Amino acid sequence: MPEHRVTIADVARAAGVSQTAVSFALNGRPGLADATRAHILRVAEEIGWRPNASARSLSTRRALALGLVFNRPPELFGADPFFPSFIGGVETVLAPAGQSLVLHVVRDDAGETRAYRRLAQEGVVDGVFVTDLRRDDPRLPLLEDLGLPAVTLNRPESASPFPAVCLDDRPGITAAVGHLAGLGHRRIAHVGGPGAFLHGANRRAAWADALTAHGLRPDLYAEADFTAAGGAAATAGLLDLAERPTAIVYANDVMAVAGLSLAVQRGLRVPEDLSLTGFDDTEIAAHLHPALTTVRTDVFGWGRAAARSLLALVAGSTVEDVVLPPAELVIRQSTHPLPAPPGRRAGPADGTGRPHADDARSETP
Amino acid sequence: MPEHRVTIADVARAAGVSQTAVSFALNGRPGLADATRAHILRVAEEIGWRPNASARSLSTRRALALGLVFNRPPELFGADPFFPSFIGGVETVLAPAGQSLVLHVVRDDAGETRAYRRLAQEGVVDGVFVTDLRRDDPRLPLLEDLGLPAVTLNRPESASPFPAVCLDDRPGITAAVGHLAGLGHRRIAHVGGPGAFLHGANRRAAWADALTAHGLRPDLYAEADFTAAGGAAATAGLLDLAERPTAIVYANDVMAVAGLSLAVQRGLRVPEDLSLTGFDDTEIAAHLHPALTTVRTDVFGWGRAAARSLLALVAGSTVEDVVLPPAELVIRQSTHPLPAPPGRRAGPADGTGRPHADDARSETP
DNA sequence: TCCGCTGACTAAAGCGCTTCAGTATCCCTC
DNA sequence: GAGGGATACTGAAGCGCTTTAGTCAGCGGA
Repeated sequence: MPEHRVTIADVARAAGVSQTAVSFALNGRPGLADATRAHILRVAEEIGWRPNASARSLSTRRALALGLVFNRPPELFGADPFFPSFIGGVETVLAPAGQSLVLHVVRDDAGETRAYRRLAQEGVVDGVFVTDLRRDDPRLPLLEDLGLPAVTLNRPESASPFPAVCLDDRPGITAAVGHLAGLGHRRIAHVGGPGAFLHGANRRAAWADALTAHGLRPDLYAEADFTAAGGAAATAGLLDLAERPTAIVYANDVMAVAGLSLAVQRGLRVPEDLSLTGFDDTEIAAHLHPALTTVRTDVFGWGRAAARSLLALVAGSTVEDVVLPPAELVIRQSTHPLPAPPGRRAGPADGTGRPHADDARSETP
Repeated sequence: MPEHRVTIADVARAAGVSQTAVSFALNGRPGLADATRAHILRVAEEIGWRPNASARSLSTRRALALGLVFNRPPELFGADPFFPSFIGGVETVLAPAGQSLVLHVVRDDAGETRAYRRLAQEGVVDGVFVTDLRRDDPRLPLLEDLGLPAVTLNRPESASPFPAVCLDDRPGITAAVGHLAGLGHRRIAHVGGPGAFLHGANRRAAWADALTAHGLRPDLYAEADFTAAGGAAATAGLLDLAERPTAIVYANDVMAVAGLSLAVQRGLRVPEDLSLTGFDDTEIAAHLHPALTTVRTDVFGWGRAAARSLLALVAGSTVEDVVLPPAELVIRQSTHPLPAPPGRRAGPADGTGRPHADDARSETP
């Protein structure tokens, strides 16, 4: 058991060659006889040599690490299925490439700026993933200024110098609205995420466009914040309307679950009285009662693709935008045909009525 | 705008002193006149010097980073509230300390071993957090062998050379059982996590002990895997019993939600016919219908404490175990007194009946 | 007057790796 | 049989920082 770290010099000595030769052998550079190369590798293996990350970084001026900065209020953190799945996908390509993922969690924009500055200026990472794009995202000029390579998740509105990895949310929302409209719904509301986030805004726009395309007015909108509390409050607002929606399209599953619970608590039957759709297809969605119709995106694959792009970018390749298969609708039991209007206008079915006794509730899932 | 990176040599030149003086000034070492020190710092600031992480690491033989390896099946990832909260807490102490968090996500034990080896042998991190302790955890001997400092979350069963940061789950479970017993329940089941995990085993043991303390037999146990699917299946098994439980204590919220949904789907009223408790106090718990009685742990604080301990440990201090306030019960609406037994024995209230018409369902939360 | 000491500062080595600029050898060509 | 390339390899500088082993001036004491 060697006392000190085994270095390249040790390998060189043991193999009877120069450090350069060892370095070449270990990095698969040309210019060595095959026999020499094999011998060096064997010796390195034998005496237990392992690369030293900081030394290599110092020499190559590459951190051999990529960064991810999450700027979200802490309470949004636990509930969000995006973050872990994305990281899982990223890791599947980083690990084999011998790269590390450096994570920073910040709670405000100032902390975010500080984090990016540090990562860039201290050379902690070679590039970063930019998730949760916002309108006029301040990070893009910042990163450009810092000269830090980046890939964005989806394309920002304004011109961006960074390659994007795109997964279009909108077809999922469009399909959800189409599905509901096909079931006869005309009062289809949307509970959205913060409009400052591009995906919040996109989902809302997709909902509005789809309604318009079906000849409906996109006027039943409530903005929330992706939290259960926010989803519940927004839902309450919509259900309090004189003419409440008969269907609600949520921008994520958490809000949909909160909305579902609230509706049931108010005595509405879901889906008979109110149809709901979520977004994310979290694992619990399929196990709710009723099982949640929702929109699925391949977040894991998104992470994988983003990591591949960023790795290529920091390696100096020119990287094209990548477009992944769009979000798709998963139909379960939380959506239901609108009952044929038996004088629907004045019916007591809106608002806060008590439960309508049993009924079908059907669905053997 | 300097073309190359601003180094300590640049600062030395600009300030008219040696590199050593600059290094001493920047690191607050004694042996410099106050005026010189101030001057150097001013110059460094002016010309925009920033430390280079790899150079510093190479010199100090410290990575200035801590590691976290998550070994979980991907599907467990999105649903688990632990991971993001914990990281959030860790970051609150790492960021001010100028340290980074290196994250690895692996899907099996082989990948896990590989990850730890790399982190240790390549000097990527100075220490690691060990979460999700298992029985006879293979990571402890591995880390000891690698000489990698670590802190464990909770104390392992066997002797461990690493300091622990402890947050006791059990009082939460004990309180949940006590609460249910106080409501008259005698058939209190438990849906646990994988027994291979220490926290799974601990929660089960706490449940069993509490039942015994109340003079009840801990025989209604179903092991699951913390997923919604697993929770639903385990619940189905319990509800299929000839004498089904009247209350179920779940080892996490996700399984509790799945169990709740399954029970409702089977026509049981929750909490009138079946009381449920969760674990984690995820944000959605308070917004379910009925709102979920659950157990809260300060995971964020756990991360903070663990980070502090690990930082002290890698700095060479001797670190004592830290004991945090234990988990506590949060009583909401999913638990309900057991109706006075009207010949409870043969009642038709068990199993798969259809809904019992409306009823109270009460609760204005 | 000289010694020894302290406080303030510096020169240079070293961390482990990459890489530039060679050198030596061999082989082929005309 | 000298010139010209490949091919195979080496020496040493350098990445940006820390740290050891100094140097040097100034000063108090004998």
